[in-house]
Amino acid sequence: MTETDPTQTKGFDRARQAASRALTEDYVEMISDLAAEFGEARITDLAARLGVAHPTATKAVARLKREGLAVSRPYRGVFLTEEGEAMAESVRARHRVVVALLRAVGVPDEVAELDAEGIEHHVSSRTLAAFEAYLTRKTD
Amino acid sequence: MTETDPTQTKGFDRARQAASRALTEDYVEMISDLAAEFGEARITDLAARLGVAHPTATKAVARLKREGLAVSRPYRGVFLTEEGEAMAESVRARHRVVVALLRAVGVPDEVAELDAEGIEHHVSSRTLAAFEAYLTRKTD
DNA sequence: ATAAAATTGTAGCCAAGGCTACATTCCGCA
DNA sequence: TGCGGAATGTAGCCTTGGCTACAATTTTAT
Repeated sequence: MTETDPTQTKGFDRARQAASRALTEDYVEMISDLAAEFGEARITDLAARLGVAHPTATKAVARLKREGLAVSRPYRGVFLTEEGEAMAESVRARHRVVVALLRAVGVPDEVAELDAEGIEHHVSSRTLAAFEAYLTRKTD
Repeated sequence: MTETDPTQTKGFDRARQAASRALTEDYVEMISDLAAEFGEARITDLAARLGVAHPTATKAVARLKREGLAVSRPYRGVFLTEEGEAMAESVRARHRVVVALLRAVGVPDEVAELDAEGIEHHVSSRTLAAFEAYLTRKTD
């Protein structure tokens, strides 16, 4: 029998949706990083950094363009829109907080950096706020 | 240009692999929970709890059987193998630690429970150990 | 200036996870 | 006992993210 308990399923649904958003966030963040480093994000560099073949990166960028997060012209670099830049900024900020929190509770630096990459996409705004508050307290 | 920096890509690869493992872990954990509650895990219950249609659960269970984590006979419940039970136990233990840590740093209970569902799959053994150590210190 | 190399685009395939629709089996109850 | 509803299985489709192979463009270097 077992009634469909919405409270129970909620968490799993969230986790699945987050998996999709994670890809977008990774690309947006990486495009922003590359733009900062080289002035523009090239498909090849994106693919290399994300560890995928270049057509995979091309497809992903097409999606970002569709969603209004990036723009690009054939055979040229990729650039973020204002909206994309904003997302990149918040993603980067969240990443920093997650890494800082992991370190604060005793996770070794290299491990913190690696695990944060996966964890950050599942940190809700409320949890993020709690992390920031904790770090502030600790710093005082 | 940009050389393929393995250190950079590592984190992303890990994140992607984790996404795949997460599904397995969710199913294994849920089968274990249902077994504890009802003595066996029914496909319908699994599907309902995980928020998917029943054929999706059927497919997933087929995969678990292929991987030696579960066994079942047609039109009967699903049961974990020893290996599956062991995975369920470690997954559950990790879940508890993650929730406890989130609470310990000030994340509200309901939020901690929800976010843990997504976060736990990205917590490496070293980070888990750090969490446990932190919780132990806090408790003293 | 132009050929070679690098980069990007495109086509088409695969696997995974999800779904609906329909077939089959099981089980409780009249 | 046997029938109807619930549970499970199966078929087939969709989407997504990944890949290889090959075509087109741009860059670089002679």
